[in-house]
Amino acid sequence: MSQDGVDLETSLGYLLKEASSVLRAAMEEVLRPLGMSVTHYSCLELLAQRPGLSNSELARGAFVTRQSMNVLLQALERDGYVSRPAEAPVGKVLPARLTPRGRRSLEKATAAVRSVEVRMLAGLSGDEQAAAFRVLRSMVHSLRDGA
Amino acid sequence: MSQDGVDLETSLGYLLKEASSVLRAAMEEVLRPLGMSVTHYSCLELLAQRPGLSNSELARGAFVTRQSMNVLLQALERDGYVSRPAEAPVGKVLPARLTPRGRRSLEKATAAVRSVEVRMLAGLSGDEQAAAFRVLRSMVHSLRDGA
DNA sequence: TGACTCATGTCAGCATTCTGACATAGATTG
DNA sequence: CAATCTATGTCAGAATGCTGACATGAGTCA
Repeated sequence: MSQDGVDLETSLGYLLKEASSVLRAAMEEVLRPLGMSVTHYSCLELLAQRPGLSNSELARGAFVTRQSMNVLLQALERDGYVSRPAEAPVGKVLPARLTPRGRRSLEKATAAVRSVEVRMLAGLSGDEQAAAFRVLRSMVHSLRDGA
Repeated sequence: MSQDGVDLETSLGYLLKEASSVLRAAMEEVLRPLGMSVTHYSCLELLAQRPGLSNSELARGAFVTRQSMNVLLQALERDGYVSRPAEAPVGKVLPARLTPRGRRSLEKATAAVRSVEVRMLAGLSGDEQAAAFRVLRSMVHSLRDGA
């Protein structure tokens, strides 16, 4: 079972993918009744915490391309969850903001997502969470600028 | 910045998504020159470690639907990386196996992916990795059967 | 045995995301 | 000042994955 090669069962990368997959599924499950996808929710949450973010910044924050985020933003704008000025105040960057409707929609979603996080962290001590936090941050850092 | 709600900067769920995203990008980068996607590689690696896996089992192991894996498997079979019997030995389950060509193709990919894992784990002690492993496994477990 | 449930392989259609490309605005650099 | 580089918003086409659906084989149970 564990020959020379990397064994999937003990690979941190594989487990990382599994955890991310299970988390995504759990979030989709609680967001679906609200008619919201994970990327959809991420966009609203980002705008709530940092109003005025541009399309490209939102894309980076939600880990999708700016083209994908643009499609989503146009839909959110059309449905009245988000507003953007008709012309860019400076350069080409269009700062986006939540409308009251967007804020209301986000409230329910946040409660749903929070319940998932609580369930996910059940049975874990603060020390364990902090340790995992450090390790994940180290991984991200090493993979990003390490060539 | 950190009001009542969950702050993305300190959310373990968000960091998990980020780490997974960065890992996936790093893997895609080293696999692209080999003409291989991450799911493609996952399928081959699973078959190397557990020959005879069925389409549905491979799908679960690679975290995609069995429909998606079926499309991939048919392409791999057509191109001679994988072989499946024409008829099911028992039931409808078709056990898949790597061909010599598939094994050769996997060797290069494994080396590339291993280099990514090494880079990802650089600067982390064995204790830290073990701690992260435990936490991730706990998360997966809590999210899976917790309703 | 017969009805029921569950898992599998597979086809078709749809949704989401990505890659490629273009024009443009700001920053940088010689 | 002019050229170059970088980042942005956006459009179009392609790839990838998903949901829905169907028939079929195996196990369960009364």
